[in-house]
Amino acid sequence: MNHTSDERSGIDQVQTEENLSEILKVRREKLVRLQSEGNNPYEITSFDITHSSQQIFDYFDEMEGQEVILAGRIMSKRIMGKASFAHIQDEKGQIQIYVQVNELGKEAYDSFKTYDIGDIIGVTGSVFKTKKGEISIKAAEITLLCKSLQPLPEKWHGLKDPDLRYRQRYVDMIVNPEVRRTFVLRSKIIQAMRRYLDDRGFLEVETPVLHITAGGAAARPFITHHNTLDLDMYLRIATELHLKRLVVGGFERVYEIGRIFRNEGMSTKHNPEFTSIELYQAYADYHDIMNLTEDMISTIARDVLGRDVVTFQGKEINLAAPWKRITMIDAVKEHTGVDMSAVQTDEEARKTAEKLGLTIDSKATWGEVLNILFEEKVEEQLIQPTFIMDYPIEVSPLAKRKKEDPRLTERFEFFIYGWEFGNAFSELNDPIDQKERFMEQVRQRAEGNEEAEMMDEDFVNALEIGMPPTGGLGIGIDRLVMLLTDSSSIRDVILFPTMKPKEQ
RNA sequence: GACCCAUUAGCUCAGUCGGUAGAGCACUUGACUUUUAAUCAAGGAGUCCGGCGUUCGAAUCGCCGAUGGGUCACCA
Repeated sequence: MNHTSDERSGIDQVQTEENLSEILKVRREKLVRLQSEGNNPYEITSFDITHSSQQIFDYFDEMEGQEVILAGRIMSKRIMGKASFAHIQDEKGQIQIYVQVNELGKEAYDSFKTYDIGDIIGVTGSVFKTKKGEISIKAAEITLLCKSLQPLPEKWHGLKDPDLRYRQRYVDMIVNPEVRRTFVLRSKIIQAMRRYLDDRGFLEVETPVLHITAGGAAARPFITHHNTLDLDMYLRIATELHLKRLVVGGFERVYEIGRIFRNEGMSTKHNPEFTSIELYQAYADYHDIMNLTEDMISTIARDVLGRDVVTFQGKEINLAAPWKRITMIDAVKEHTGVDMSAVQTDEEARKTAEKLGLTIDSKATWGEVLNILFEEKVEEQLIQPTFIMDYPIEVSPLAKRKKEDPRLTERFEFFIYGWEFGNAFSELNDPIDQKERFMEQVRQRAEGNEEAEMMDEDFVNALEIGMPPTGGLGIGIDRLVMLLTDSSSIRDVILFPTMKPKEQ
């Protein structure tokens, strides 16, 4: 324990206590009184409960009249002289307690009256139903388990200020039940995903977060420093290159669910750290991965929500397989009338796009133009789950070329509600081609594209050892959770989203 | 990074034309033994986000800054 910092924080506390608002002073005085009477709640180390609130609701018929012990946070209080009602909240929900001076004795009842909303109490009592029909606990004994020194937000309007909700998620969770529901669902979604993959012979692995080269995606990395090695390192921007090394090593089905870090803009769809699932299956191609993707996601939805048709932001989304599959060229044709397969040269491609009102870099290639046309004219219209297949090679440095058209790759991304949810390909396993594509990325980097990939010599080395034909997939889990919980902001599905510290 | 909006009691919010800072919940005191947004009576509670300026006078007008939200850009 660090005495210096302890003393300092102690001094800070004394100083701030002089400035405490009345409401905070009252609670501290209550605590001091409890402590001086030998009832310091913070000295209590454990409390044995017999039931949760949920169990009492679920099994009321058998439990009526039975004695139970439960614990929770006081959420509301109605004192009516010699009898009181309160609601306490545990992990599963809220239950009413009925507290009478006759049952508790005067001394205990008087202390109960001084307890505040926010305090945590243990209640021993019997299960009953009130005159108005609410399942409740008639308290025989009440133990203060924790004193709350700050008032909770108002019971009726809750906590709305988004700044406070994200910074003090613990308060948000206490007063906004849907927050807890969302994060329980998040946990269940990831659990269902693991179950799905484990059942199909996938092995879950963990690969490094600290990277020497940040590869596997086009993104700006976070840089950190290892002191002993005196080495700048990157926080990973993808798990891809390590997972493929494992396929080289002989793990034929692997996946990793883990945190990814990208040093880029923030928005309702982007947090600097987010969670991805990447999986790799040897001897599979991107068609196999499409089958797996639509089956996995619709299965997760059914497991977790009990249905595969969901409502997201007012739109009904049908996740049931099969999903629409269309090539990027056909999708562009469908939405713009432009047939890029008939366009031969880069220049012709640029002119075609400009005719549609797009501003195109004078060096843009046919493939880059195709990708821009798709992103600008098609993407946001893909509301129902759609696989977009066959991406241009320029934007797909890790995917296998299509045999019948070397300008394209065996790659797909899938879109729901106009958002990209995942990315997959028949993985490039030609080490010579891979090295050339890294070189091209390095050239782009030299020209100032900070998101271009870095050369990863060891990954090329692994491919030289030999990787079987492999299909791979990456999905942004946070967005999947948004979809399945109907959350409009990624911050609503991340417990502690990245926040700028407040000044001072 | 750019633009727009917000910031007033612990929380949710009013605040007129620039003229003494308001409500509900929460809190304190009292009444009340089946209430449930309990009720009734009384009371306390403010760095009006911060700074500078305009003005006799600023929560209110102007400028600068902070944080958040939204849109765009970048991305998943």
